[in-house]
Amino acid sequence: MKPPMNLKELSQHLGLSMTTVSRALGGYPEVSESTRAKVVEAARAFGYRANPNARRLASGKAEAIGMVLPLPPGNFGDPYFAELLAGIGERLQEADIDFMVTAVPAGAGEIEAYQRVVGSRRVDALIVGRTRRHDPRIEYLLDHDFPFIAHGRTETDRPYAWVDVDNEQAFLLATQRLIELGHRRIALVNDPLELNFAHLRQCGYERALTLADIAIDPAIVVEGDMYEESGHRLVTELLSAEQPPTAILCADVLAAVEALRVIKAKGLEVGKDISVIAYDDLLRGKYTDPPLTALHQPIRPTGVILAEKLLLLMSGTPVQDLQELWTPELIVRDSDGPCGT
Amino acid sequence: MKPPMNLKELSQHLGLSMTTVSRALGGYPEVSESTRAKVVEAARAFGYRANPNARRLASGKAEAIGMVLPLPPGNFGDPYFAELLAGIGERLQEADIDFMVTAVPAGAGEIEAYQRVVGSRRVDALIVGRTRRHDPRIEYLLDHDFPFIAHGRTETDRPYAWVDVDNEQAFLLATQRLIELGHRRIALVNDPLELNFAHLRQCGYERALTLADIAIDPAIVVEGDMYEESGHRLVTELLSAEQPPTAILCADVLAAVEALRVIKAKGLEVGKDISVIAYDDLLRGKYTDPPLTALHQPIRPTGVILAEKLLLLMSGTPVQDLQELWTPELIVRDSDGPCGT
DNA sequence: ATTGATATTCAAAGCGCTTTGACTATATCT
DNA sequence: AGATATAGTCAAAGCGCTTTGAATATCAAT
Repeated sequence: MKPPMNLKELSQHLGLSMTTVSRALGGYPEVSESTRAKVVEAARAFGYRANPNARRLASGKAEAIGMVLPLPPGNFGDPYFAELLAGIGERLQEADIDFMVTAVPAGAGEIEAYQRVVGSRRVDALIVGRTRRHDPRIEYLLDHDFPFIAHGRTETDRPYAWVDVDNEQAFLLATQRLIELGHRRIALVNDPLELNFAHLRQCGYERALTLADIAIDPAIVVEGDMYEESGHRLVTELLSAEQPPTAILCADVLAAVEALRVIKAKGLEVGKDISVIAYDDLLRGKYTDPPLTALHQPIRPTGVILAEKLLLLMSGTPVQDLQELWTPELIVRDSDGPCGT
Repeated sequence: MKPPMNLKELSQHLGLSMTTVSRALGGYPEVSESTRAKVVEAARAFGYRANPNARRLASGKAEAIGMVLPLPPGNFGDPYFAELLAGIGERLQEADIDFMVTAVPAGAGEIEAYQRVVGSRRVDALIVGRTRRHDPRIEYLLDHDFPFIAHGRTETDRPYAWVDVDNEQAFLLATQRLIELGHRRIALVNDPLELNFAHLRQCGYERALTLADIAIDPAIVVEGDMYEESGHRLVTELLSAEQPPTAILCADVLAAVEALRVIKAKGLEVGKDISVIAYDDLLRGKYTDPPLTALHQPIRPTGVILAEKLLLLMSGTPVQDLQELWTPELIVRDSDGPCGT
């Protein structure tokens, strides 16, 4: 493989200095339009592309952003990160910014990975996914003044860029819907509470109950781990209690699917005997039996927005202008209905 | 943010030349052990890390490998790439090699993305996932002598590095199992045949039938698109034919799940009236109702191996020594049984 | 014509590292 | 002892680009 043409050769071909050629290609204003046209045309003809590493060294920019993917043990299954990557990648591609992915086992090593990425100056900014209520990753980045945007909020006083879904509002609405349908014993199968969205969903749930003067029964508010097994177990327990709930709110589809199965296995009818509403990032609920009534917010477009805002951040937009709250949509299908009891 | 310490400063602190310090850190043999110890210790103490872009420019290596992710329209859903990324990232991390991900809409733009990545010298090598029978991406890389490893094989005469599962053998065995259970009308719900693994699965299926002297009926060999909808439609059609199959082999779990649903909706019993066996990369079959008998090969470890072999490739191992065929495991659960007819 | 501003272009100085080729000790051999 | 090898170290030359500061050309205003 012969080395590709470099700037020097290109400028010699053109009879111009490297400075001028570099500037012409970079879109600087101090180059005459006629010169620029010639340069651009020649670059195209020769297939010239600036060596990214030379450019990075000279300009001091990495021209790349990164994301640290925590790897849960067992099967990845959860397509959240895949979807987010897809959206982010799509947008970055257009901006010709590289996207560096670092995979680390979830837990202890995670912060270490952030230190390495930040310390080695391999990327200009980071995207932090699935924020936790108290999030050491975000604290670390804030402490070190490293540019980033978060998908989801976290509890901190310091301002930072984020894009989030209004989980509290979503679960408030879903709970109120169930209350209007006559339900009084509404269970919540939540995700790990350290995840900020899970916490907020619980807040919304509790607020709806309180507003309707329904006592919160801690016995029917349970916390799963986002795997099938825990969903199955928790729903089984809920339904075999002496006073089982008439409706179940699930923070993820995996738990919801298990709920459907457990309910059906008991010979009960979903949407009639027991209602189920789930939070569903990926529209998977469409294919369950019965189709799930669900709160929905597509992730891929969120990835695009995250990347978009991160690019703005890198070009100087203050973080205060890079905070966006979305409201998820409630998609009514067949898994909920009036309370029978 | 103050710029991190550089090589010059570090060597001045040590009273050594940059050459020596660089070599000591790089593990070169022409540095005395005592000097190396001092250098390593000082580097640790000052938290020195070589600027990767300077290193890359000087050495001419990108210290990174890449992967182009094709983005299917609609939901990503399919966690194949997520799992693969996880495995690859895990291994690269240890080798301190960056992992660059490029997301492109599937189809036309894909080759273009390869051209850009290859042409811009941003990575030293690539990983090509989900190979097609005739794969222009691989042809392109071979044509341009660009190092890569493929997950899955393709039809070409030229040698290249790959890691694959023996799909033909897998479906041969699964089909033979069904034949032994007495089935004679065995349907195959395959994935798009342009995907090499789908083609090979069909070969295995057909070989088993031929060996057992069972005629191949093209009417019950169908090709889906890896989405729920097509699986649902195809299985419905198969089962409403005048002479429906007594067993169905599914090339993916999505189709298998739909098969289960359609069979149950018809009032038939899975594993009794109709048997189902699926290929299941992610063990999702464990949670279906009934649990699926499936061919299984975990993807994440495959990612680790791919990365491992790619590292070997980059350090000079010839591609002929970087080809590995695995045999998937048949996990017997409850979705298959003796033929009732 | 002379001056001052403006528009273009360029040479040269890095960016922080790796690597080549030369140099100086020290050890080994005749 | 003198010749020869062997370690260990260093200065300096890039890698291919961006960017600073200076130079030149052009043009309107005196």
